[in-house]
Amino acid sequence: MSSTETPHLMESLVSLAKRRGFVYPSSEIYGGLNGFFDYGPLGVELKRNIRDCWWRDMVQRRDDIVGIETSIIMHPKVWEASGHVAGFTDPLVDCKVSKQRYRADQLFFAAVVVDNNTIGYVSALESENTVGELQTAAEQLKRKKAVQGTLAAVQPKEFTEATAEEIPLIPSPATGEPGSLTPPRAFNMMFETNVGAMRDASSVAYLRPETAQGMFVDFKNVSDTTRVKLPFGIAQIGKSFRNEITPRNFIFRSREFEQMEMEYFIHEDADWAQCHEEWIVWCENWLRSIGLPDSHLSRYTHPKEKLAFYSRGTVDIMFKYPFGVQELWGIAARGNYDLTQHANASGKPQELFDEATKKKIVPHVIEPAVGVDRILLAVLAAGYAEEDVTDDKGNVEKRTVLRFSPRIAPVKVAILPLLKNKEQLTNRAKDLYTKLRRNYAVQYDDGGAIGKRYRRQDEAGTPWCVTIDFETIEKPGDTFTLRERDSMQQRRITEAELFALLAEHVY
RNA sequence: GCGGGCAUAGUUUAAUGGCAAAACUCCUGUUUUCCAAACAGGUAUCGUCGGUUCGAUUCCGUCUGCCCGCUCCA
Repeated sequence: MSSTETPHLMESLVSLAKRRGFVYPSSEIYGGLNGFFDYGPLGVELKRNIRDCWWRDMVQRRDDIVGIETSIIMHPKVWEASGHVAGFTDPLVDCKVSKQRYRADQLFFAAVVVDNNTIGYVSALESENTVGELQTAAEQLKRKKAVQGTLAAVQPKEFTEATAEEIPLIPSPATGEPGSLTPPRAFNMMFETNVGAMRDASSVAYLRPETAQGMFVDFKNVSDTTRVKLPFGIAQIGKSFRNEITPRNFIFRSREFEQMEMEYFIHEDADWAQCHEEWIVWCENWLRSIGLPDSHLSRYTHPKEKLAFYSRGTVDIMFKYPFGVQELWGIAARGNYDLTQHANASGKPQELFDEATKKKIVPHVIEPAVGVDRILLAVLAAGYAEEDVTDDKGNVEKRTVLRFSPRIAPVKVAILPLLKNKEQLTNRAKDLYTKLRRNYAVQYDDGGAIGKRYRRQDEAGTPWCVTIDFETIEKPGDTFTLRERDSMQQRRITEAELFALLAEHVY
């Protein structure tokens, strides 16, 4: 699924992100903290714009979706009911010799018993014929040790059931020799904390590993207090936390990240497959609207046999990152698993009254879930370009540019007086700057040569530069030079036309 | 968590067991009529802690972080 290509692009991105103030490593003066990042002045604007675009399109511009914001720390029983306490825990076993790692629940062992004497142990990985493999291995061990007697049928056990005395005697599947396997260790990906003054088992709480449970837990509150009718959605943007074993690929997989999730509730008799498809298309269109090109987008349909137990179908919208094609947006049809789980665990029915059939129903749900940080990395990667630019004298120079959509660009327009020591120019420029910044994120820059300032804005991804020049103050019409980022073309524009241009492209 | 590589200015990279260099960026000033102009000036306890040494950025170890491969990613 993943392919390595242009490895230097990732390094250029990380370096540009640092240099221009998009993303810094967290706590860098103390050596950094693996899996955590800070957003700098440009990065925070970009991230906020991505979030705001999503919220406007998903919530404010639709009749059928409402927003909520739930707490990061929820009742621990939420995560028991959702399956995260059990499901997020994978007991793992390492072989210290072969460096292989196994899931303890997929590794089986058995005592080799001859005439009621245990002569050793055998092990095998879970397969279609685990018992047969163990039996064969047991017979080989009996021959190898030249033991006479009757071999008993093997009794396979999961490695999770191995006692401390047995573990050193069980052979590693990789080497066939005992003594190299570690005891199973649990890796639960949820961060734990304690609520209240007492630090004991009863005070344990978790930082949420997803925002979705907030929508399920508040489902009755929302449906009881607002006028929503099926089908309707509840959306939320917020931080989630996963104690990933291996954070990797910059901000792609981090331990603290921000999710934008929406739970779309539909009637249990509704055509979930069609609704699922409609949401996939909606998500793809939304990604295009913030400037991600079709060439980098694709779909991955999870094969039926690999679906999580609660899922009826999951499609991931994939993005071609510099380090390979990876999941960007997951759209899952979850049935009514979550509401049913919470109804059972809390004892509070999670039902709606259906006027048509006069029956109570538990809605099913379609869930588009996406990470803000992954989108941000995608727009950085897709927008990044190094171009050769030839000047008047025929010299070729490199131009670094971030082609952000005006919708999400951190700075929409830069206001540049052609020269900083001519008051007529700077006064008009400051006047325009003051007017524009009431509505838009704009920057005023009078430092250095004009070409340098253009390039500086290119690296920040600013779509337009407006230069106040001598034509502005000497000729009638009060026009400025509008310089366009991608084409580097220039044309004259009036103040009114500039506002119209922004209104059209920044929405 | 395992194995391999790496760590020098904001960035990219040099050199060196004895005062740490360059380019670009950034900041200040002069100048400048449209695509990284010029001039002057400024910006580093060489990732951390420890060891060897008269002396360590350099050699050795520890930790942390980054990259690659495993593993993991309900």
